[in-house]
Amino acid sequence: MSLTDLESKLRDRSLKCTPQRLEILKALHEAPAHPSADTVYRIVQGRFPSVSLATVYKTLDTLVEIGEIRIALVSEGKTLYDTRMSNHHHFLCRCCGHVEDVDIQLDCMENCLPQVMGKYHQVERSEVVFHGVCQKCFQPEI
Amino acid sequence: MSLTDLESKLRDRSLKCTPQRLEILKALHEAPAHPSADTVYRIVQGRFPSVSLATVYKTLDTLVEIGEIRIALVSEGKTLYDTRMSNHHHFLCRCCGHVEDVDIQLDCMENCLPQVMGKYHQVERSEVVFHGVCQKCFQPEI
DNA sequence: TATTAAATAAGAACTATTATTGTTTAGAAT
DNA sequence: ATTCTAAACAATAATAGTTCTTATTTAATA
Repeated sequence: MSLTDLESKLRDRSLKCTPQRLEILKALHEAPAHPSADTVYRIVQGRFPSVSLATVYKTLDTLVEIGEIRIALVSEGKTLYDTRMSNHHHFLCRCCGHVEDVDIQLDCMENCLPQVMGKYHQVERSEVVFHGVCQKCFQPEI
Repeated sequence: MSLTDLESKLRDRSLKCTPQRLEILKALHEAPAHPSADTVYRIVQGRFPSVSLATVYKTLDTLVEIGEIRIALVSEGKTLYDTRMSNHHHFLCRCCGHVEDVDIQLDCMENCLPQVMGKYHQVERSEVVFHGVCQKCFQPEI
């Protein structure tokens, strides 16, 4: 998250450290977890109204490429991003599309991974998606 | 997969067993694994040219609802379907978007699942997505 | 300060998907 | 077998998320 970190990551690839990029990264961290491009765009708009949606999309791509953020998953046709880069999993509600972090340690997965996939593919990470119905949708308040 | 199976599933919900639906289901099984709506549409076109793309989408929805097929995952903006209903996982290539089945038994996941999620959500299934680079993209033939 | 490759804003274009509407049809009832 | 009706259909318009294009601006280096 640190800006120095970002700056050096950008510099290493001879990418420019623009105010738009900084603002978009800031917005990503201020947004509720797993924001969409549109969510980020709205937050940025508040402080930097000249930023275009296309720039937000382009910057999100760039941030994913340099490893500052990740794509959490795609829900209801929208790409949702994640600023948490550490290993964790997700719960996805099939009713409202809401995504929640699931913090469980699945050692077995990491353990069996190399032997199963090693010879055939370069596996970079693995993630579990739990599908179901979130509490809100399951027990809506009357 | 059996048509009798499909017919009864449809009848149970008072849905009609139309030739379009049968043809689309057939196409799903003839298609390479994890076809998109468009892939299915093209196959159906060959034998049943009057079928519209909208009908394919609607039917895929219906087939998911009645549990004949699943959504495997969303890759590169396209929803990919799966005729394999038994528990398995997927490998997704970040270069070409190719999806492969991963047949490993992750008991730990099923085991820890109820205690972790039980109180908070209705979890219906869980699936691992392995992200990486497939062999073709990793070692392209010269 | 001048230079230049990269980034930007604006908005058109594209693509997957969904909605609308008028017509047809599967399957139940007669 | 014929009639009936809700459901499904084809055609196509509409929508939404995302990407592309182009002319302009700017960060960072020389």
